[in-house]
Amino acid sequence: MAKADSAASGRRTPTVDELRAWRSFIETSDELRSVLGSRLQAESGLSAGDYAVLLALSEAEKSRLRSSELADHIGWERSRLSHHIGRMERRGLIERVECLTDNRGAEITPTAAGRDAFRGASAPHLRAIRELFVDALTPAQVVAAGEIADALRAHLDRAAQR
Amino acid sequence: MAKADSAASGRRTPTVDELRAWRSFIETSDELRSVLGSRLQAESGLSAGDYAVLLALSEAEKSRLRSSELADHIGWERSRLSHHIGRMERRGLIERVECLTDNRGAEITPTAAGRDAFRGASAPHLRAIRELFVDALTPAQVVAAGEIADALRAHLDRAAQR
DNA sequence: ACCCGGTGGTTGATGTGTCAATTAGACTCG
DNA sequence: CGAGTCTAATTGACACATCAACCACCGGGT
Repeated sequence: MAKADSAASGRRTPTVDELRAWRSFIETSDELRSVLGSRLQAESGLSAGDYAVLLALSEAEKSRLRSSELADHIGWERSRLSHHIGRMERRGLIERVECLTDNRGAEITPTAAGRDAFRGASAPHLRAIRELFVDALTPAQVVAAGEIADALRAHLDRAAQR
Repeated sequence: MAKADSAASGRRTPTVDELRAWRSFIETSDELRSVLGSRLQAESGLSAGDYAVLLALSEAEKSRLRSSELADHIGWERSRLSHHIGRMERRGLIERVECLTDNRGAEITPTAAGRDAFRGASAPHLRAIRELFVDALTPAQVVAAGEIADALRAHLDRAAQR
């Protein structure tokens, strides 16, 4: 009954091929992140987290954001951001400024050094993305990768709601 | 010259669309890993790392491996494995055994509790992979995802060699 | 005015990953 | 054998993520 079994819709565990695709997908994306991260670090002294923070700030009005808005922008938990901001502040990349309209609040803004580091990191980072992602794939594959990711995300959000 | 520019082969930074695909790809794969990881943790008390270690051991001859063979199997650095093994040992999931043929060496083997935890974790984990990855995609997309990952990996390895 | 629930943000504990340095046994060659 | 070298594995220091308290302030109701 093996044949009927593998064709049945109620099957619960992935096939060998599906599993291979899964492993390849998840392991490679991980490796890619890590290679890109260490390149960024080597070239600019910024971690991927630092870059994300500085990118969000650079896109903000007046280069400053409330801590929780920043957290929303980059999709981090408050606590994670708070710890990270602390480390970045110690390194002189950003500053915490008290918020005038809410005494609880903090506004985050990059220092001159932070802005410089981000400007220096940006172009090489984008080039690395091109080299390691875009250039590795056919144009159709790049599109497909985006669609696959979108489908996964949509499914994930649907699953999370339930 | 904007048109000629964007068509030139020497272009160094990704287009907006390419960048969107990249961000979607990398962020989604990350989120997927994290959701799957917390499910595993919730259902079995094992982290993704624990699972990888126990899986490799379960596939080994006699359920035991030299520390560095284990590291190779799962693609970790020695040091990372050593730290992780220490934590797993403290939790009673595995044991370190001295190696007879090489006094420097350690062999790693799961405890009864470790084997139980792995057995209990395995089926739900595979089901979760099916639910969150396989079921989110068309069969063609699953294949494409595997091919994209393979292409990225191949390109990455080639880049690393240089 | 006062209490109280909600919110913005921080903190500490713990688990995890990386790098560089270290320890200790194995191996080789004169 | 003995010095130099290679290798297996561990260690310590640090960056990072997550979780569960926690503190201080806001704002609304009475």
